[in-house]
Amino acid sequence: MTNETEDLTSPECPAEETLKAVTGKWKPMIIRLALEGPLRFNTLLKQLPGSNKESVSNALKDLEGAGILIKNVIRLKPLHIEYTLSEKGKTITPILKTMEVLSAQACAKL
Amino acid sequence: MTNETEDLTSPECPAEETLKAVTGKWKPMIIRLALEGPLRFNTLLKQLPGSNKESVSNALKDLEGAGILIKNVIRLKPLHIEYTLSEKGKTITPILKTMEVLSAQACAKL
DNA sequence: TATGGTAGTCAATTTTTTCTGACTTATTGC
DNA sequence: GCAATAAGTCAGAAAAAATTGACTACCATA
Repeated sequence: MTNETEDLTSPECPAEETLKAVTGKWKPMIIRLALEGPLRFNTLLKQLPGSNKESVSNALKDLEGAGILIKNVIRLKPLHIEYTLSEKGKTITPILKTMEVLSAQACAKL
Repeated sequence: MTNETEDLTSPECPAEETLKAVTGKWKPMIIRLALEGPLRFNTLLKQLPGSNKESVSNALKDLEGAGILIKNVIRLKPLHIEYTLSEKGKTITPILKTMEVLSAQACAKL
């Protein structure tokens, strides 16, 4: 079955899509932190020293848009919002893990 | 044996080092093309439509500096320069390959 | 000596990304 | 009703990355 839909907006489509989802000043760290458990906005800001609301907010939106994080509103006493890694997000983490190993090798040489 | 060298310039060092080596508008494509064989400057420019000398030059320098590409001067008739993937470069390519699979999945959904 | 190919560099500009600080909305506690 | 906490948004400024066009250096051939 051939694909009939004309996909005018499609990129050249190599690793671009995934790379876009992972690049940005704060996204890799956010994914790493998401691996350890659900994220909350203000906590996250404190976990990312030097970051700022706007950038973290945008990164979260991008990661949510890319289907890597899932946003859930928790209707509890204080009412808060949690970001958790999706299944797709989990498939990306081995990539980051491999990168960490390569990075560690690079850092060891400094 | 503990590491005695004070490493003031070291980054936080997760996947950052590798990510930096791979990010930029042209670097992933350059690595992909390097997989297929040695690269030459002007040819590369033509293989990367929309690119420009300066950016490609900088990308090559970064990739060389990161130890991903190796620059060799070929002293022949026209005299040219070849960039080939290093062993380290080859260890990075499975990462890009995995990303391609994930990207393809993402593109398939568009 | 001029022309062409290869591999760039450099300064200035444009575009993109990130940062800052002020402001907003929703809910709870006093 | 008033302040506080949580989770943001928005406009403008600053910083970083990419683009442009002109220029350089090397070698070879006509």
